[in-house]
Amino acid sequence: MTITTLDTPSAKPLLDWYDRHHRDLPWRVAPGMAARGVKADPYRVWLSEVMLQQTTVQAVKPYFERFLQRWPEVTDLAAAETDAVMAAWAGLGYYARARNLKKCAEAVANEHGGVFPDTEEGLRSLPGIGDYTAAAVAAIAFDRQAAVMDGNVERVISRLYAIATPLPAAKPAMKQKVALLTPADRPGDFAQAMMDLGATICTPKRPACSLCPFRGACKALKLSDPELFPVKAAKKEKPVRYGAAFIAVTADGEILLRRRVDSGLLGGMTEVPTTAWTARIDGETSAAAAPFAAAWQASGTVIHVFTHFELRLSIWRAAIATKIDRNDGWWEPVTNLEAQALPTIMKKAIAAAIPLAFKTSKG
DNA sequence: TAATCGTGGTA
DNA sequence: TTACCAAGATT
Repeated sequence: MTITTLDTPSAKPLLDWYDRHHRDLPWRVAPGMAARGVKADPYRVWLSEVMLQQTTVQAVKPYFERFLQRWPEVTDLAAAETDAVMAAWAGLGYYARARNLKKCAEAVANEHGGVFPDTEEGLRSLPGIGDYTAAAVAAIAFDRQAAVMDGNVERVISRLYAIATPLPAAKPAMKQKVALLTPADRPGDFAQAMMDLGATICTPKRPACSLCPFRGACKALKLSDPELFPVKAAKKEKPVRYGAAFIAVTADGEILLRRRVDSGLLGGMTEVPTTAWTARIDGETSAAAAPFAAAWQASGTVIHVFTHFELRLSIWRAAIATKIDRNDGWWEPVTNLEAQALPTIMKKAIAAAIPLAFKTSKG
């Protein structure tokens, strides 16, 4: 008997658990189908995996359905207008994902004959596909024995082996454990089972260990408290930045919009004119920083929390009698804002100035 | 390696 | 209310 066998639980109890308790999701096929020659559509798997990066299943579902309805095949997405893709992605966050999604679709359509590469290495070379997504698509869509490790799997593995090394330093060791656990038979189901286990049983808080197929093998459960794992490096404090946003409204109900540069925060997305977002309260939050002179009226403050800073945006509104010609933007009817590539912070800013701009406005 | 990059839900 | 975090990738 090898050390590997002594140290590595069987995947069988997990697959049995998955057969009974798997989540039904729009991009999935039923468990065990791969063995009968029925594989998930690589386009659907890839699209869902990119959308699910750092994003909840609940948030992804409606976006996934809309994308699939509008662009049923990867070649359809490749042929789409980038602005249309950005507008469809608006609200989902991490907008570089949308730009890379489009680039990836184009690469598949133009350089791979419209067919996704069926190996982890081939997938990994495409835009927006990193270690996790390459392994996930390879395993789920192509039945490859790839080691799939996301945040769920990290949590399960860290507990199963009581790994005391903090993340992200522990990742390579964890990946090795996943590779040893991943079976040659049903690797795609195994990957999805590990993620479902992490999402529903081996949760960050109050895990349901009594229902876990690994309860007999889990070192954290035996030696310590599973909730103490994974150990993570301390997080940095979020700084606060300040700025102002300007909503200019014409008599016939149009507002001034412009396009952000392709790189960086909210890259390529649509915005109302704003100042730079600086670390201190100063003149940049006042009407003096507006793109042009008008009777700017204070319309409150919008607070929005990004990944690495908090933004406090002073909102200014002005009624514009004569539409000023702008070469750095365009006038858009308020009735057509839903079709724009407006990130959530911009919808909040507009809603603060024009409460009825969006049906779903939370004021 | 560390910083950057959104948003909404939950306890 | 605050803190955490959810199927990470890129630079």
